[in-house]
Amino acid sequence: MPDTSDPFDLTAFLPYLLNQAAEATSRSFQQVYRARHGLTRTQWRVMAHLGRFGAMTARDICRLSHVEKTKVSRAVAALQVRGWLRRDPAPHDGRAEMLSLTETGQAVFADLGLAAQDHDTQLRQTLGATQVATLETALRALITQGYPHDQGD
Amino acid sequence: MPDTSDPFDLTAFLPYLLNQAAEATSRSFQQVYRARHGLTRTQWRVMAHLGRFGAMTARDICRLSHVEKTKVSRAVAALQVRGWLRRDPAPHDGRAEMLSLTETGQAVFADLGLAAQDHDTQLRQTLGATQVATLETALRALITQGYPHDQGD
DNA sequence: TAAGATTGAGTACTCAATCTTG
DNA sequence: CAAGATTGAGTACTCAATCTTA
Repeated sequence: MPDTSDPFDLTAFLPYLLNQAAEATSRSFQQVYRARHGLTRTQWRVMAHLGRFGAMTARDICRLSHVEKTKVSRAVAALQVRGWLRRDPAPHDGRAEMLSLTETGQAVFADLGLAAQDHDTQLRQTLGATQVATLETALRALITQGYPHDQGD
Repeated sequence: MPDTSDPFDLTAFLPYLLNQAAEATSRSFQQVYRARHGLTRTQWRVMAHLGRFGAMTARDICRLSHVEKTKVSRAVAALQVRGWLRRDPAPHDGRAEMLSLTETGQAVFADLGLAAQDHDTQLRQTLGATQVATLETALRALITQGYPHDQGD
């Protein structure tokens, strides 16, 4: 009869493995947006959402990205100061503002997008198409499972 | 001919998906080690390594966990103050110290280990055995690929 | 009162510099 | 000088409280 009180093995813990893989794959690209453009991860994510989906409010970014609202607020403020992001009054709601990338911001996003695309292509080649497909399915299942509510954090 | 200058889609970026999945699966367990035992993530990881593998030096923990050395140093100091970790001189090397969990620390680790095991079991049930197996293979491949050097960070 | 958003205080992280021993 | 480990300063994050508008 097996010993059911074996010590817990962190290295087989799914959240730990996921975190290690996330860190490992993020590291090299982080250098790009940090060293080349002086962006934090949250700032890069805000730009990526606005660059991909167009103008939206801070709240929309929070819902889409699961990034906490104070992080988004400070990232937006920093990006505006640098002239990479513009705020316009939101129609029908005086509380919110429509956020969008300026032309300069769009150029930065385009540059980072190319680098990210290269990095992603490399990762997918490492795994192969079949493994990538199953990996994506599993990740999206975990993400959906993990965020049953409106607002993360 | 397809437009090759489509805006980059963050939501299909592998590092982003991995990070979202890691966050989603970590969130509920984080409540356990934070709310129930007042631990940070690094402190929990240090305890998990010592609890699973026994006494080792701070450097060993760094290599195994890919956690940066100053984070380990401060986590070790905090755990020692709480009486959950003991330092003993390392044989053959006056610079290093052998770290290990005290009896109290082992009890905390046992409690957290059970909770972590439960959480992991739930996640694996959500995905199913087949998907878990392919997921683990892919994650380990990415982790190995991403840490070709001795020391992360 | 609730929702969108921001601010302030405390915590944790990051990077370079430092200390001690090999 | 290398390596194990710690410290200090600056940055980013976290949580509660606040401000404004719906």
